[in-house]
Amino acid sequence: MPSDFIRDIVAADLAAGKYKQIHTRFPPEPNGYLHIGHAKSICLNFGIAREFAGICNLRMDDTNPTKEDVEYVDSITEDVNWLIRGWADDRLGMKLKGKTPESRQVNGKQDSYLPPVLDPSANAGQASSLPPSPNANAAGGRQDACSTLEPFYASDYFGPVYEYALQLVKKGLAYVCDLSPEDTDKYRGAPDRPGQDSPWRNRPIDENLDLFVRMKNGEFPDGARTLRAKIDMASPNIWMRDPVLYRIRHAEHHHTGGAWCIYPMYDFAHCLSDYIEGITHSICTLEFEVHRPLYDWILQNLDLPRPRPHQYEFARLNLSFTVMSKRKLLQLVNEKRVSGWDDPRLPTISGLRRRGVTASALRAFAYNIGITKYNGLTDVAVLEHAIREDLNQSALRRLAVLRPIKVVLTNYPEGKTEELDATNNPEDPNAGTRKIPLSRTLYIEQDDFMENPPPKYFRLRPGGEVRLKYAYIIKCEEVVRDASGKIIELRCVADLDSKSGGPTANRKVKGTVHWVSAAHAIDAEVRLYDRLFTVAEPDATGDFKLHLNPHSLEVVTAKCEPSLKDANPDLRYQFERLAYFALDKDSRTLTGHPRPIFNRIITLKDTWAKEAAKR
RNA sequence: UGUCCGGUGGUGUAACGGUAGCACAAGGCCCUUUGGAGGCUUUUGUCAUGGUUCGAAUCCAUGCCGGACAGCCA
Repeated sequence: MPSDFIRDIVAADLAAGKYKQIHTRFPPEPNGYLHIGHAKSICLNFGIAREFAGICNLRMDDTNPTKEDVEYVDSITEDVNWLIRGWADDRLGMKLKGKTPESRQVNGKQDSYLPPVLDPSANAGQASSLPPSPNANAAGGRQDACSTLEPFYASDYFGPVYEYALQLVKKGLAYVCDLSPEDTDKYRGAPDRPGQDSPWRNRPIDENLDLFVRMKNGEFPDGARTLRAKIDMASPNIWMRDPVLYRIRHAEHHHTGGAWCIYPMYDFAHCLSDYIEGITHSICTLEFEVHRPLYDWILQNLDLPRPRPHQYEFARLNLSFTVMSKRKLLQLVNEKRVSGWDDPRLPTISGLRRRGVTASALRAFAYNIGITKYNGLTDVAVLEHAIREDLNQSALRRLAVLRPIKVVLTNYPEGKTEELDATNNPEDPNAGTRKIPLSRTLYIEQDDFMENPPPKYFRLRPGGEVRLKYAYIIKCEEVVRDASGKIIELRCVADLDSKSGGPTANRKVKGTVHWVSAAHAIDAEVRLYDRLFTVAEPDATGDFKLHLNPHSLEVVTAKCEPSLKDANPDLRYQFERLAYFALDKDSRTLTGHPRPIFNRIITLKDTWAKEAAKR
């Protein structure tokens, strides 16, 4: 079980009896696709819900209609579900489709509350030791729940949030300001210089009320007025200098349509959304640290009958050799530097998924990097290690040759084929074995033969011996070239007694090489992905696109063992001695595509490459 | 020259006043029908200076360094 300062706080709060149940939330804005930095946050928020028998709501933080889109809502929902499936999906708080907060009276105070609904079909088959949520059955039957559940939307709270704004106005804690955006800027001052009061700051309450209602009714154009909190223009904290609470935007909203023309700002909507959903621990990234006093101010100054949520901040993920900002990712997508948001080279969750990275690998990565308040740079090698570790356990081993060179076994009978046993996964005895065909003509990897090898090279060379994995030891006797001098064929003699179980099976040969029978091989398109950038910090200086890796994608036609024609899109494969692969979605969607398409997820560790690089 | 938050090997993290540990990376060795996996092993660290204490990475002070904040974005 992970441990970090936030979980310490949660545990202490629980021990002190501060809350009956922990309630977190994951609140992305639907203005882009989720990336691995979000995965860290998802694992934190859902991990806490899971470990402390709580709930984590999925919420669209959609208060800015001009930047958001349902495409993003859908991708976010899919990515979150994929990442937590079978792990914390039974802790996922959703709501009934179309449901908005209920208004009620609590201790004589007006309250708005929208409790979560858990999907009763989640984590099916796994006996859960967690206590059932009080709301677990609110949706009724299992089928019902699945079809009628949806994420929370901050925009579903526009009604109550507007009411809360009215409450502040009536208390003299908010006012309508007529300053232009430029003047608002000027009046704000600077970090080391106090701001000035707006000339509209002391507008009478009745006038504020009247104006705010008319703002809502659409009487004023965009930017004409704002609703501002009345706090302190001289505060050393910029966010306390009468922050804007509402702005006018005559824009269609992806979720509320044309219902509103004023929209609450993040700071006003977020704390209230947390409150309305009954969130106990509102976890966000470090840049919101300076907003916390405002978060607390708003909640404190409203008459709220239920316990208030509290905000805690942790350091966002920075990963070497990639970019993480939505703006930059969007730029790569829009400028077609990559094929789309789910390009396998991108650090987006959908990209990683398409590449073949598993959800469990991502979770392991999130666990390994921990949670702190220190803003560092995580080496992408840590991610790569988590992926390899996960795949080593589960991937099916197969033989495939990416860059073939022909080998003829001169002493092997023409037309003969034999079936050899090959291990499906040495890490998992239950994975069993399969048959692979061997015949006189084979392919091996070009890299596995060198005419004049350097020291410590122990693959095939003229006159040298090498083991064909699962098969015979062969000796290279002749190198055949075409007219241009290019090597086109290796003629080898096989030790026909050296097969597993044979008399000379235990002869020590330094190298073992993968191969595929030429007559039986199937072709596959193989997409070899590499890091998208050539430098550790592409956005450190200047234009990050200058550091794009021109070799981040190479496509080859590989020769594969025949069993791979039935490759399963849900499984991962290790092409032995090379890398891990997964079937690309194009294999299914490109109708009539003549052959499977494999994405390289991650190479195997290559000690020889490292050795060779030293020269 | 403002406020807030940080600073532990190359990187990321743990140690909650009591032996500075783990992972990744790097190097070496063993093993190997994957130069994979696995096993063993080495190098490298508490920002600085004072103070409190029997004892400080931890508490206090000062300094130094780094990050965040001046959208009607989130």
